[in-house]
Amino acid sequence: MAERLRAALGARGAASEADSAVQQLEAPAQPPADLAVALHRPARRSGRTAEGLARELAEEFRGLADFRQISAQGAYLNFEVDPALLGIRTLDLILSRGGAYGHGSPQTSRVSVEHTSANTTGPFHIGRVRNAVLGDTLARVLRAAGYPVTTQYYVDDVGRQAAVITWFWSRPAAEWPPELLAELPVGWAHRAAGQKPDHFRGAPYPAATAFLKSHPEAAEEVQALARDLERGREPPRHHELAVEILGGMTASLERLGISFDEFVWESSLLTDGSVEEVRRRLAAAPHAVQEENGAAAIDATGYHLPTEGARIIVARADGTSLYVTRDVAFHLRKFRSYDRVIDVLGADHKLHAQTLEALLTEIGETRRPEFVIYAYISAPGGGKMSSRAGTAVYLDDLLEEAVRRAAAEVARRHPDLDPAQARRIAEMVGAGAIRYSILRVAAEKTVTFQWEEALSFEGRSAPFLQYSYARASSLLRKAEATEGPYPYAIEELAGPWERTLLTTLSRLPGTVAYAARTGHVHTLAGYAHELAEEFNRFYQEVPVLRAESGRRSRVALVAAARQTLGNTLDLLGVEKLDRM
RNA sequence: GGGCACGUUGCACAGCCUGGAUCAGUGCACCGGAUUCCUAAUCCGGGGGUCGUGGGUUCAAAUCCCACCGUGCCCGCCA
Repeated sequence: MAERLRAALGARGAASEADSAVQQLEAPAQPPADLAVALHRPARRSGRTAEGLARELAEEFRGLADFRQISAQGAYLNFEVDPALLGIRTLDLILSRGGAYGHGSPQTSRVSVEHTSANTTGPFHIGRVRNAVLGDTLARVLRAAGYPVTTQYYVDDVGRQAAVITWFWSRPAAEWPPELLAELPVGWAHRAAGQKPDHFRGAPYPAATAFLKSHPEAAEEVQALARDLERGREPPRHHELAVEILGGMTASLERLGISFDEFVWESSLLTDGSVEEVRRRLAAAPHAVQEENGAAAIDATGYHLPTEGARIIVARADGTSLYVTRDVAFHLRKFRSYDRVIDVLGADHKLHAQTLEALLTEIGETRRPEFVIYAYISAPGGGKMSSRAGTAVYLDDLLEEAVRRAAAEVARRHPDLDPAQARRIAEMVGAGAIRYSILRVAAEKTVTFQWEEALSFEGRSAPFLQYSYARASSLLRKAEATEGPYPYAIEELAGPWERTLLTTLSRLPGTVAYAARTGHVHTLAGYAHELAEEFNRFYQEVPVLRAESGRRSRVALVAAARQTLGNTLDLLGVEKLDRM
């Protein structure tokens, strides 16, 4: 089709417009047309009126295979795909590929997606969860697009923040500064038994940070600890503490369906000498300079960083390295194992990303990571989420509330459901709702957290999708057709709802490809909603089990819709439910 | 002050990459309907929008360019 159009335009002296015209074939068109091309520009090129050219081409393309009709509508050339053909292709593809429907062909380039990478200083608040949800979904989408993907969580166990945790916990309780303890909520340590380790161990962190600001001698202890970590001299309990807190953090993420292929400990970059190697290369870099106090830096005047000074410090006066220096080492390591390196970063790390790129240039590295930047989620009512200010909303609290509300709904609908199963459903509904509320918004959009928004169970929400899936499952159960094959006759699926549903089903592969290419995973959330909406419409208007004729074909359509919606839910990381 | 991002109905968002024809759409909220029938966490109908403002490019701009305004983030020998 594209070639015919290209040739036809070429023959009329409008070859230069052929590409953009062909491109329009990809975009959705105005019903009833399935494909449409605007001919204003080609017409001008070839010295005709757009209307005239449209008529001419419509005539030339008449009777082209696969199309029911090709017609001129004003300046537009409209193509109506033969619905039967589209339906057959779509159904056959879905029913034969099953769980792989929508997926791309295998790719060879290996991809690393680094996401979350939160410091082990306390529990997740939902601002940070956005990173995890985005990164995890992106990884799912890239896998579906055919790439071998490795997800990586970069754990900072050598920086000052890690040192603060160890500084506090490695001393006997009797030596905890009373001034610091006074800042902690009453009974913080007594609740320890029932608390997750990230909450318990992380509790003193904000107060400790504040305390250190006003107590230089204590701050020096922390700095000394950091120096030890830098030299590979790990204080007792340091690693266990990090592991313990990290365990609490990742346990929460697992409830959202998020796990990692690899945890990369920052200290490993020091012990294997790769940070040292980076420092040597930076010292020999074209713009290497020395600060008066001995700190090593790069003169970044030429990089136009939006900083006040034009110096990037790469090693402190005391010889310890900085986060960005270690991150250069980490990226060099990633470049060795992966062809595409993707970093999911909060908007507050944009400067860090630019700095990292400048340093890569300095050492003569030409490869670059791709950054997926997302905006932070503000606290309810606006402002930053801060543990100190008490404005943070924690993932665990949100999950608890979501599951509680979901459980109430389940109990109301199915009072006699087995309690274990009811709990399972509530968990999946609650977790799905949270995940979807994050996913449906474009990453670069700043959002202000609202409980009702995150906990919505109707309309544009995960439970709406899950409910649609459950309805389809229920239908197949009752039709005793939970397994194929699903024979059908396409002429029995010619009604308006069936047609629209089929068209929507056919759009998954394109949507996945787009999301993988651009990283805009929210488009997939939008697609899922459209698909569920279309299915519900069909469900409402078209009887399946009670169908007087064509029941088997409708069952096949339901099976295909369930499969497609299910595949989409897998990509979104929302659990599929066969009943709810 | 500088850099970057965002600004679409009462609220929350999609559409912007690749400009097109009833493309201004979705959810919530509001109003009115649908359940003897496959799960009403559903469906149907209705009201409501100068697509921040002003220029520019174009046959055509929510979509591209410039300026301005507003909001957010960043500008550490923190991460």
